[in-house]
Amino acid sequence: MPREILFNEDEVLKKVVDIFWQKGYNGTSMQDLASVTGLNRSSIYNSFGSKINLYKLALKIYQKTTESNYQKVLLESDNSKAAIYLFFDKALKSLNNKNFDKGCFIINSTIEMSQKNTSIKEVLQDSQENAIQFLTALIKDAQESGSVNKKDTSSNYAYYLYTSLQGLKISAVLMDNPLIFKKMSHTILKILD
Amino acid sequence: MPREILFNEDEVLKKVVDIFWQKGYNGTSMQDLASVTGLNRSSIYNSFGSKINLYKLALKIYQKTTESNYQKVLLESDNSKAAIYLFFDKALKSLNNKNFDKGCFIINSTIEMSQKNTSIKEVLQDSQENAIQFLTALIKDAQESGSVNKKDTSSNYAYYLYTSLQGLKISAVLMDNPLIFKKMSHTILKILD
DNA sequence: CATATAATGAAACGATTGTTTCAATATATT
DNA sequence: AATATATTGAAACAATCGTTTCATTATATG
Repeated sequence: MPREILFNEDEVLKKVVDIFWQKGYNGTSMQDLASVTGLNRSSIYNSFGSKINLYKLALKIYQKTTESNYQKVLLESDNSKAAIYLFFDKALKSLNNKNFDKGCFIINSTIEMSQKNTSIKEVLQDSQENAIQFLTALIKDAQESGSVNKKDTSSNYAYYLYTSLQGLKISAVLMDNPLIFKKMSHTILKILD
Repeated sequence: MPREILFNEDEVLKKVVDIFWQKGYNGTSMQDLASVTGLNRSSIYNSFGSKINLYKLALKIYQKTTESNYQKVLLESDNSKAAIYLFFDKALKSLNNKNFDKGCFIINSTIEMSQKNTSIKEVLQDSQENAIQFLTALIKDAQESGSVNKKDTSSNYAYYLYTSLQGLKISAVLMDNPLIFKKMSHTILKILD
């Protein structure tokens, strides 16, 4: 019957994420997408519908890997407080990573697209809520085991940590002093003790 | 001799800031700029050179008003610690402002343009350094008068406050619960006591 | 091997991009 | 009033935008 799809969709989408991440939605042309994926423009439309749809797919794929990283953090840490620290540590590491000058894809997308496309906004809000839920669960557990104080609710602490991390990610675009980020991260987390 | 320029350059630039703020650099066309300013395209080129140059001018104008707001904060508060709180308070107010769904122009510009244009990056880094210097001076003074603790340096606290504020501004794009932001702000500032 | 069907490549679509050109217009000076 | 000069509006520039079309190519099935 029909010819099978030759390209690996996941690999293509990974490249698509990279280029949208680097150049943004408006800054990325269909020609860019064709060049970077090796696909013909018509193949892209055949397989993914439109530029905006491809962007949504890329965003969802990225979000999926982000969430799988949550599980990694849980697996790699002995207890909830350690998981919180590891979560921040990993975030800092990717901040100091030299290819991070692209910023955070979710943040970039929030700024460029959330007010222009309702369904993208929903994906981004989902992403935000997932992160905060992840942190809330960790903090709640850590509070119950006594490793995080109970001066505030787990939810409030989670919002605070999430927002602080967003700030670190933004500041990192124009600053590249790893020591300062280590210090800030320490200051942010100290409030849990 | 020559005909005089009829339009008010400052007023035009204010409109230019708004449209770049709302749509970003790539999302704003010369037609958009002509429509919003009421100027002909040729007049824009005559007066401002190019799109990217107009963007730079808009960014500098915006940065100037931001810095004048620093002075306002100083004038409106009795002491340095009050100034820090007022600074955050004003930021929160503009976050809850309904027209804030554009995000922060400086942050938007950082994400879209800082890696693509060196001179824009310099303007943005200047902006960042100015904000941190402003905060450092306030904290230092507050520490000397005993209203802010000395557990950490004024510089470290300033970086921390600046980054936290960036985080608040990003989070606000997708969240609109003023109470949560008041709470987060309180949590962030508590560390100074 | 023939057939059905999907991926492919190339070309073209109209629309819009940023920018330039230039004649027409308007005004401060002589 | 005449002159000089900058602004203005309209048109055009080539380039690129996202998207569509369609004949060609390739392959899994019968």
